[in-house]
Amino acid sequence: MVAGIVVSKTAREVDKIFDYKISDALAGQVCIGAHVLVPFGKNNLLTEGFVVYVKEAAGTKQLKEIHAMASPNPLFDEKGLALAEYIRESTLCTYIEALHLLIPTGAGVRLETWVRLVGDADIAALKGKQREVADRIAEEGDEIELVRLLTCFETNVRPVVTALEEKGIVTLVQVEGSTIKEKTVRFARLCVEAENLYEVENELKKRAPVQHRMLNVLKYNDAVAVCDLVAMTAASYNAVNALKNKGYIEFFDKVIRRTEAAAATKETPPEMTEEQQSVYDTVCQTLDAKETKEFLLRGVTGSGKTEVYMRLIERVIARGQGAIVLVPEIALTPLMTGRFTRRFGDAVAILHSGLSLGERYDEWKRIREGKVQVVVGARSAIFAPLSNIGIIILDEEHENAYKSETAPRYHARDIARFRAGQHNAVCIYASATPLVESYYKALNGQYTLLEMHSRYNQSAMPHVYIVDMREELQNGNRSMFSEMLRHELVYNIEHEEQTILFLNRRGFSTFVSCRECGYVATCPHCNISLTYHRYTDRLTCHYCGYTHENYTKCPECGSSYIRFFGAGTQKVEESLLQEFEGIRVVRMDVDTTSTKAAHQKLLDQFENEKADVLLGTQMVSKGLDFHTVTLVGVLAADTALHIDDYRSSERTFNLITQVAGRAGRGDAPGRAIVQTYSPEHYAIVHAKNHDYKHFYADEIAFRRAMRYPPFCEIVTVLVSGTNENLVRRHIRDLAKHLHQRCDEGDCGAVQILGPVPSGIPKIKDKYRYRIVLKCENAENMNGVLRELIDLHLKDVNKKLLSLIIDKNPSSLM
DNA sequence: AGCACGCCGACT
DNA sequence: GTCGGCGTGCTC
Repeated sequence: MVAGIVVSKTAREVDKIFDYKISDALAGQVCIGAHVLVPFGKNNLLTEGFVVYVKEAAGTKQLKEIHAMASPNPLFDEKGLALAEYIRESTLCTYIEALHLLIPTGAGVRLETWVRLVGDADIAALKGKQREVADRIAEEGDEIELVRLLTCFETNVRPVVTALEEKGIVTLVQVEGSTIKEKTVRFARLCVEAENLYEVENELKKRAPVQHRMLNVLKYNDAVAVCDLVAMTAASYNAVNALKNKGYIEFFDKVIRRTEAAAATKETPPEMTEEQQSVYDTVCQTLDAKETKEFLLRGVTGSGKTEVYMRLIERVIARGQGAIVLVPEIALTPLMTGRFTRRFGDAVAILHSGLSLGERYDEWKRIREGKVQVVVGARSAIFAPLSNIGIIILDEEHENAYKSETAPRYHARDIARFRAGQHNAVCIYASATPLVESYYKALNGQYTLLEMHSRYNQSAMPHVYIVDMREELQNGNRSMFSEMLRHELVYNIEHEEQTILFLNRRGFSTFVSCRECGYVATCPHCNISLTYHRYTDRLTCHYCGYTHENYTKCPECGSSYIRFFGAGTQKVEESLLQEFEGIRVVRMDVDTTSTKAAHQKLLDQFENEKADVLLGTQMVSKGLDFHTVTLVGVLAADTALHIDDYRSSERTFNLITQVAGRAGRGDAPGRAIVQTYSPEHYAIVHAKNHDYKHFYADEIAFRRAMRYPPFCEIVTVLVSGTNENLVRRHIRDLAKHLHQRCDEGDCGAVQILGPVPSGIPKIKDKYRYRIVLKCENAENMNGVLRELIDLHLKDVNKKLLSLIIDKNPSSLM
């Protein structure tokens, strides 16, 4: 028997299936999805691999043999394999990249190669490099890990090691390194005899009060976690280490249970409203028919979508099937996950980013073993190894987070559709503000449209006020707060009501606009904001490469108040403190929230300490649910409006709708103030009126006119490297090839824009150039795009250049 | 990616 | 001669 195996190497050059013989001993275990160790390459070093087919031996080719199993059980089945093939094909990634999505990181063995000196080796007889290497190994105690040995020398001594091996001086041994470790916590315990304790205490009392306190804690507890010990005594790790060095305490590692079982407090589900019931009934019909169908659920914020999800999932579970629920950023949805755990208890697995590798693996196993019916998580949860899926739900389907920004660049919606097809399952894509692409598909019958219009608790939508910042300027107000916002802010401070101020930093300072009349410099060919380039002092279009010299005067009104846009949250905070006496501000942005804990801490601070204002970027716009917030201010709606992307109007509309939705979710009605230089822009006007349908109508007209998605699909080809000339030459070669092949006509209608410098033209000294393809159907492009990858691999300078192909990218930066 | 092989210049 | 640097091509 022969097995086709994908080896665990990321290089494109080995993105092939290699055949290996299956020994009789392994015959029973080697099947699709089997995780094996195989000898690979000239040196036959063991390498991990995954079996993708098993067939009868054929042909005369001399094959190597599978060495051993790397994990006892297969890690994926035929459906998983088909999914991996689909991902490889559609995202142009390698087999192994695709397979890695399906299997938990760190499953099975980790291999280490050790170099060992042979017992009676005559090192003294060696000379030169061989002697040096042998001496080094001897110093290490006759044994050293290969990678460590190699790093000991400045030159590559790998050939020397091989020579030593041939002479019989050393042997190479591969051992199984540590696999996933149990999660352990370091504990400390006393190791002073009871009779000596008093003496030790006295000694410490005088000179080391902290250590003394620690000793005291340990006196009354058998063992204390070191981190707790430090926290309890308000000390540092130095003190613990000092105690250990003096020999008074010792450390040991204790295995702690990784995942706490959720408490299933089965609550009685609330009655569904008529609207909820109707959506539920419609989906149930499809569920019961075991049909594959995609629904688009447009439900306004607060319309009770989560309850509908849970009811549908109950139905699915009752039929012996499972469910996947995707949320954009699991850390920001504690309310929702909480409801799922309470309703489904142990049957739900919450895959959040805080899980350690080990915990992730545990959950993966629970799911595969059928102990879990409901999986809730972010993008990657779409790969949960459920064997029988009944329903897949993408909540907030318009979110960018569903598109992977690293290879494989998949979109969770596509994976959902594929898996639903495999399982005859139902997909629900839900949002208050669906992507226009999705709504278009719904109106065209590709998706079935479901709508929920009324808010669950009948609370009113917040009132949205638009403030024209041009008028503010004319009235002599040059501050970043309009008169109206200032007035309402003061009102809120006086009445101890809370406020969220939102500042969008996306596309910060790249577009040029006139503060007098609101004019924004746009490309005459693409209707997209031009981007300012500091190097050249020119404005450039990132789609087609059109450039224009920078303006010193507004071409519309002649004002000299034409400039880049934007201010950072720090600047806003300063202004707040300056202009509003005694205001308490909590600032939340990338600078202040490097960790998850910091994020939560700021939110708690805002909630508990009753700060007046929560000031932040993107992250304040979603998920949070403070009942005390009655005012939301959007400081500069335009920053999202004029980034150089065809989606900017849509993002602005979504953003304002969402941010405004943060206000007044309690009893008090909310108000939202949106400051803008383009109050007449349809994204802003319709957001003010909470009018998705009219926004959609305007936006789809724009997309149709300019031939943007859904009227085409976008593929970007990006080349980067430190040598700008090489990068330019390479991308020109790729463009040439694209033009040639597209002229031949087998890719459908394709428009090739560029190459031009990418949105961020240089990152970490690497120049970035990009081609944007507008094509009828991105699937048709797969062949040509593969050819680009092949061209890239053949290029003599491939090591100096990197190529990234992204289909339907979420942003064009 | 690794690794070996082969070619070339520099050094003892 | 030999060592080491670097380009090229292969991995069942």
